[in-house]
Amino acid sequence: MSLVNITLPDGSKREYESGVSSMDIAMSISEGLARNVLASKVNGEVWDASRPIVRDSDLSLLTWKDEEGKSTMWHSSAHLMAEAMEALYPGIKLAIGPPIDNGFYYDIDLMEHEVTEADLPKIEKKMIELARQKNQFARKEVSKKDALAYYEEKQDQYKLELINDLEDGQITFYTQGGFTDLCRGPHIPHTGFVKAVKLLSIAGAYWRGDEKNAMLTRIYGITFPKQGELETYLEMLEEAKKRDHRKIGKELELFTFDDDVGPGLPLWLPKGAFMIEQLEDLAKKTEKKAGYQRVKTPHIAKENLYLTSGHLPYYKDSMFPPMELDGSTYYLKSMNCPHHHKIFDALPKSYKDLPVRFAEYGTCYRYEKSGELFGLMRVRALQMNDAHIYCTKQQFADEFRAVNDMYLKYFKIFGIDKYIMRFSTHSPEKLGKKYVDNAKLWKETEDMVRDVLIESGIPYKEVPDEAAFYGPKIDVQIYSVIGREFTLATNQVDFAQPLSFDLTYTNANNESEHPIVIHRAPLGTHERFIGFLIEHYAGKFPLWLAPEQVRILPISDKFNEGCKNILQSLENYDIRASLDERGEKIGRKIRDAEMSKVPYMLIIGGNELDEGVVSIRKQGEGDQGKMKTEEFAEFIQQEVNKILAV
RNA sequence: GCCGAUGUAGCUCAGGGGUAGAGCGCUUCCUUGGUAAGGAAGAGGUCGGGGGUUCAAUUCCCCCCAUUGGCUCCA
Repeated sequence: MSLVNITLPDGSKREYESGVSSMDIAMSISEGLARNVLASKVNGEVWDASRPIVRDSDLSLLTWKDEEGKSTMWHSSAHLMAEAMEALYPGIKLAIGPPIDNGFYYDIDLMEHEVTEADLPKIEKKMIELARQKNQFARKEVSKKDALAYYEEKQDQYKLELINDLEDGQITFYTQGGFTDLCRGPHIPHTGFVKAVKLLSIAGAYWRGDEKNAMLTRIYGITFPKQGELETYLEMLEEAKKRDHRKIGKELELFTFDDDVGPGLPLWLPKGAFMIEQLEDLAKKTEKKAGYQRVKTPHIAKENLYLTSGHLPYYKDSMFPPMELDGSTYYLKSMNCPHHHKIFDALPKSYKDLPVRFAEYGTCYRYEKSGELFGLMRVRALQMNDAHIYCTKQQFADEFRAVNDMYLKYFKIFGIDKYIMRFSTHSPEKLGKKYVDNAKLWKETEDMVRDVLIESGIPYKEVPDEAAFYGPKIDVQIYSVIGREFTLATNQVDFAQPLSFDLTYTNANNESEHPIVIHRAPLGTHERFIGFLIEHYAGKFPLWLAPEQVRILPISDKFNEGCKNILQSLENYDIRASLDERGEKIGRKIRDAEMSKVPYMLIIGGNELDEGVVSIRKQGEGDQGKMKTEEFAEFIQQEVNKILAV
């Protein structure tokens, strides 16, 4: 029997007989370790712990602590659920059941069966029952012919389709208990590792993600090796729900929707509108410093504008339907850029005028499909932190870099430290269909963007075939604290529209040339950004953004008059303060202020009024001692300036 | 747009073939209280909309609208 050298992650080497399994190796190290091994990683590939190793290999043992261990467990859990489903609902057809970031799902054609959320506990129970049998996951290589025959028998057209796409010789089946599934693996040693099961939701999903295909039933679930971990996870979900911007937005009276106004059309209540204005002030100051000029444009335009821009041919479906007026066809604008181009074109430009930077918090309307609307995150009326930069090729790199710097500056102000820049490029074979047909310019601009990104050391991920129709783009993906991922901002390069609008400037040689346009919106839309901020801060907005910064709470309403003077002093410092004049006890006033997440409370009774001081209570933190009224006002002012001075 | 769920007072929700309830909020009165809910009384709903079944519908059935979990999409 030959020997194999196994190298462990710490660099140590051990010798075993060829054909040894990862599990055998784990056993040889410690029995406790072996009990926790879910799978292994052999030469970088995740394997079943039972699979024989026949040559010298690097090995790491995967447990629940490893991401790959978790996903192996969840993948196996999907099989376990499928086994339970087959037992409970005979005749169902299985499609695919992969692990995901938090758990797993399985897409199933239920045939004549009906399964609702009320049935999930029943399925969970069956899964636990099967898990307790500690059935081993057995791997078997099968020929394509046998694999097809197996699913012919079951009349499972989904699996047949999957197998038909596979090469003979790479097809494996896994069997646990009485259940066999087409699967690449790997799997956990046996079902007994699954100790806690929660099926989370049931939803429709198109076969292979294509809306032309049949709708299957998708069941999402998650499993854990310990009951306690499941409970912790469920508590976390509850916490996340509490941060949901829709819930907090209602509680804090920031925005609302109304049936008579329409879906996806948010109404901003005074406090929400105030926050919008704060953001706009920030953006206006920042953009002014960066050399932007503000412009204003109407909400509608004639058809021809969008034919020129290319929006109508490419994006008609997501524009509101047209209005016919005086023999012309008008559309609600879904982008500000065509209007801005017309402003660029209104006056002749010399190379000495460039770069030109037009900024506008323009309101746009997009017809998002009804099922895509989601709180403030996906709406049909939106106001973008929009601007368009018109520059020469030589200026492009500097301009593009300056835009990226502006993004980073905002991230600092808002404490956004988790983000990814996605650099979306075009697919050459889709030129003229999805993308403007100009291969040379695509290459040039994509190279320029890539160069700037590499040069400025910004981490990015390149995604092919995701570009805008007029040029490559950078999307900034951010994550709210509750793990919701979304695209905050886009930064796009556009060489196509300057051509289609025939935008020109006169260069130093007295020749006419087309500028490059950069579309950028670091703060995205007000709607999405405020939605994000609500979840990011859990409604506890920083002082500069909080609609109400200070609430004065008199110990009893006897002191209301005295408190009015304090209110006046704070207002003289431009502090947004209010006075709780209700005849309630102080405990009650504090509770209400805490719940409205007012950053500072001032508790005022006879003592404070006599001494000319205020007793300060900080939201979420409690008593902060006393200060002179003016001193407190200056402190608040400084706190606000500190954040915005970044 | 597709599959599923939900829609009852301003909010959170209970109820259920005989025209409706709780808590909070709101109004009024009492209380004047020192760091997270003082007490009492009162107002407030064509039970999302439209049809149908029924002696009778908020409740059962159908259609629509909206919200929502996903899928697809997001210039």
